[in-house]
Amino acid sequence: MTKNTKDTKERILDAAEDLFAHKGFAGTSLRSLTKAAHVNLAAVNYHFGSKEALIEKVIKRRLLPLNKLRMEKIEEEREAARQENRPPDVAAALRAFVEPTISFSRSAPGRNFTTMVGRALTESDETPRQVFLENIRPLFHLLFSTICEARPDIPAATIFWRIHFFIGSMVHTMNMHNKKLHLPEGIELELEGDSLTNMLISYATEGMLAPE
Amino acid sequence: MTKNTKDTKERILDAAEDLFAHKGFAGTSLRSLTKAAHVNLAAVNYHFGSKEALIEKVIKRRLLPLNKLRMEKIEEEREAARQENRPPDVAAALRAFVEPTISFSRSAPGRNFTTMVGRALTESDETPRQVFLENIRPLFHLLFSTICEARPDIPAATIFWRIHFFIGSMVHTMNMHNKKLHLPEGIELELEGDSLTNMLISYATEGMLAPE
DNA sequence: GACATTTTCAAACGATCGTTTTAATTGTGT
DNA sequence: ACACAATTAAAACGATCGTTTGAAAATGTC
Repeated sequence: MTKNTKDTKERILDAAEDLFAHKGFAGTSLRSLTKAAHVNLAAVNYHFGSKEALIEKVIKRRLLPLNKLRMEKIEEEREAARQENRPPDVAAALRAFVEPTISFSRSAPGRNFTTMVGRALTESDETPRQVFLENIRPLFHLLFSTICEARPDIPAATIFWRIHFFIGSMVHTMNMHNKKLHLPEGIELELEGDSLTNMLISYATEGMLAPE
Repeated sequence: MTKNTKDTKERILDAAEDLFAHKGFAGTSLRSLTKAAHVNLAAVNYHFGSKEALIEKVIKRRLLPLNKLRMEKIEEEREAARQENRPPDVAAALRAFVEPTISFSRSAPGRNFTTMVGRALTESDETPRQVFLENIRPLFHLLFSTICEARPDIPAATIFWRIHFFIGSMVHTMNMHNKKLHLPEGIELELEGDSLTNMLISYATEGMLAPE
């Protein structure tokens, strides 16, 4: 693979990430995409085979390392709990799930990725969501069984749904940052640092531990 | 307006509600829509002016009475609290917000509407979300100020975000019912009656009251 | 029953979509 | 420098989209 080719593929991936995030998957035409990437229209089909294959590549490029990191962090908490002979901590597990996502969404390469995931989970096209769900399944199962261990008194079905309540809060919150909202007086949309993350974690932790 | 015209418009609205819910707004072509409604292709533009105007009509037809009902229920709780000289109850307010939606989603006319709202909030097209948000603003503000009254010790900004966490859980949960998911062993997607509603409310109530 | 209005219908318009084709260009190994 | 492969480029393909048109059919009105 020559250097020039690599540049073209990366330019396509970068432009795709940006446009998919801000215009949606179906809402981004290959013509606008290749124009933004300064490559020829046919380059997408040449290098990736199809738009669908490009979507999969764009999602996986960021999602796989991110999920790997999140699973490692959850495993760290499990290991710490094991060594201290205590059940895993729910807040720590949730933090391991959400914090790498947030901090990644503030880094340069991941700035648009978080927004794109929100779209992948909610757009009408099945392809992006399918790619996302298939690659998040091991992570979801790890979080699920960790919280089940942390709270054996709560039925697994309840924990299952509460994790989805939590994921819904995450996705909705991440999506909100790209929409103009009518805010009540005195409410700031932009929050500095980790305050929004902490708000979400404390909210979800309490909810997760609620009596059934 | 003649009887036959009314039938045509209603057939279009019903088919639109069904298709918008299951295929998305952008994912539903006027050709498939008019075919499902057994009307001519040009009927949509004749009776509604454009696809965009149809989207607005479809959303408002269900959303306006539903939001009216939800506001009335919240006001009932506020009035009961006023008469008993106590602050409004958070769980009751959340229940007033979510329960009419759930029970409406189980009724015949609203079966697809809930799914459609989930799409409206998340699709890339701005129009459906804009219509939804504009018409839910008074309800959101009523819920917001009710919970602020219930818990004056919690900062308004925190309550604002927690309500959005709650709405995210709602939307995500409603969306999940239309997707095939990989469920852990022993977990049932279909829940009878109000158990899922109650799960969401107890989860959100605890989260809403979490120490800051 | 004749006229006017409303509604339905088939057909076509212009635009855009993802993809394919074919030729020109660039890079590589000998 | 040459042959060959990889890449880029321009053009077109077939399909589908929302919308418009103009005539036919249905309906309402006097």
